[in-house]
Amino acid sequence: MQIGELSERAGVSHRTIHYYERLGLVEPAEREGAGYRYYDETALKRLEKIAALKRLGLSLDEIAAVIDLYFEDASGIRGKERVLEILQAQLDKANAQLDELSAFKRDLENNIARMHGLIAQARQK
Amino acid sequence: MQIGELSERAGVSHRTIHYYERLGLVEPAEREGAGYRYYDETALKRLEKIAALKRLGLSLDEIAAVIDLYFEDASGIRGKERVLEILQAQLDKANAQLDELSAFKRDLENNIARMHGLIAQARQK
DNA sequence: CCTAAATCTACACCCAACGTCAGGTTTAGA
DNA sequence: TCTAAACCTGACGTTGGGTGTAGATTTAGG
Repeated sequence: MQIGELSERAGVSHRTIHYYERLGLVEPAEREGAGYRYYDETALKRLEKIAALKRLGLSLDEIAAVIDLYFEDASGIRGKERVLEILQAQLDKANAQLDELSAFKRDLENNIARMHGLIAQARQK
Repeated sequence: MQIGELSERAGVSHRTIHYYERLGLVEPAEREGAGYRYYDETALKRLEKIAALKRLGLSLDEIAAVIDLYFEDASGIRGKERVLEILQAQLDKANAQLDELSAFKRDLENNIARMHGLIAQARQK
């Protein structure tokens, strides 16, 4: 698949893919002859993973540091202790985020209930 | 309290406070005479709320749209339906984020377990 | 009363994460 | 074979969220 199809399927522009390539986030499976990039399905999966990690608030640099975990053969990963540290740090962050998000959600629900009350009251008069 | 103390207590630079002021996020309680800004405790609370909302991934513009909910008297809020819409949208977003975050956490925990296994195995040999 | 520390405004600059534009090359298909 | 559509690179522009700096003013404390 060429960059056009990949970008469409992944929902990002081809310039974004170029940019990600410079950061080491995705690579074409092949660049024969004159330089057209050809991708396989794993490229799509990488882009989807990148999007997911971005939604969690990771920067592209942070993503670059961990994305291979999701695609390398685990037995081949060098520096397993280091990898473990990174994962643990991310887990801690995720837990903190979960707590904060739950509290925020409760807050929102309270505010929504309050608003409903105020609106009903306003309508009645 | 002057901007120096506020910035120290809130953990942001005074330049950031100026910047937030331009965006309508915080205001000094008073600017007498020659223009020094004087703040009260609610300014600090606003800055803390802003930081919390940022951690949830809201942009400063989005924060500007909702922060008054936390400090205005609810009965005085204009456009309650609009406010309700915003809150509901944020709640939906929060729920989606919670789902994604939980899945990410499960992923992480699996990877961590796998890493522990691989490390134990490597040590044994 | 005087001076050092704090603050003021305004403009410039920074980084991340892209988008736009220009000019040139390549490829697929009629 | 030839042309339109897709692709390439490189340079520059943009937006969000700030930071740095300069030069002037103000204020608090000895």
